[in-house]
Amino acid sequence: MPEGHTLHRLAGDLTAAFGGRRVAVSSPQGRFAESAALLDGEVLVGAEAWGKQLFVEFPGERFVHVHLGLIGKFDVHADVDPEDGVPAPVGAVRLRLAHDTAYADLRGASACDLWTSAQRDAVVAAAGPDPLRVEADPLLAWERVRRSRLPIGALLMDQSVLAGVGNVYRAELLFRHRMHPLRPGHTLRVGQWLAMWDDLVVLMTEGVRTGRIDTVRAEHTPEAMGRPPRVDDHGGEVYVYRRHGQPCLVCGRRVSIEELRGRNSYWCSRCQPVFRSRAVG
DNA sequence: GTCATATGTGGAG
DNA sequence: TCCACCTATGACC
Repeated sequence: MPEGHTLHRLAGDLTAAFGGRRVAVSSPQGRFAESAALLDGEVLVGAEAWGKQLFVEFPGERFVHVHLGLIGKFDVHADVDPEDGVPAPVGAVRLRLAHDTAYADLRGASACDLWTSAQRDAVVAAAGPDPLRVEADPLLAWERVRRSRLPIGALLMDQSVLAGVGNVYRAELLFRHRMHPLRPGHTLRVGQWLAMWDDLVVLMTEGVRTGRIDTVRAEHTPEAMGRPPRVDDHGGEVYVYRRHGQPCLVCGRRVSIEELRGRNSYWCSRCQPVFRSRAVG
């Protein structure tokens, strides 16, 4: 689940369900129990995301900092019938927020801590611009990209360069811009970067709306191509992510896979040719 | 039952 | 660069 769109969607859902209301805060699994006791019964101010970081604010400039990591989930149920009441927690629920008609359960997160505003500010300051935040400046990220010899596929995943992109958006963005994952950052032109950024804003905003990652253009949807829809745990329609060995939706060549700094990278070697500088070519 | 896997990150060596 | 960690799920014995 967790790339930036997931966290922004979550922030909205949490604010809608709990913002301005007194909430019961608990840690059925126990690892957040001490902090939960300090917040229990207080008013939840609201929730906000920055990249993949989530902050749930409580009075007194206190923030529950959540990072879902690879496997974390934060399920929000805002439709509880007050007659039935909130159900007993199932599994390892690290954090539960609840009132009469809603509850939210956090499981498997890599981080769940009670932070001061100073701690929150430090993390935000270290993060790159987030395409899902209106104030984000793509040129801030560009200053890092244009000076780097690292591959663009690595820079896109570096949360200090830009915040919120994960393995799916990386693969899909590079495909949509016909760019090889190993192309060095300093060989990009600013126009290419800004086009990629604008595309990210559109794709990720759509991801917040739908809760899934869809990146294929109208002409490549299952309906348009007469192919079966993707059946997958995250459900979105994509060009290359986890499609290695299958035919590229555009050219038919088998999609490639290779590890790039510990994460699988997927691309089409025909649609995303290896970059050659003009001096060499 | 065991094992591999997953949209991520941080620490040790 | 490898490894640990957080948890659930599906594949396979």
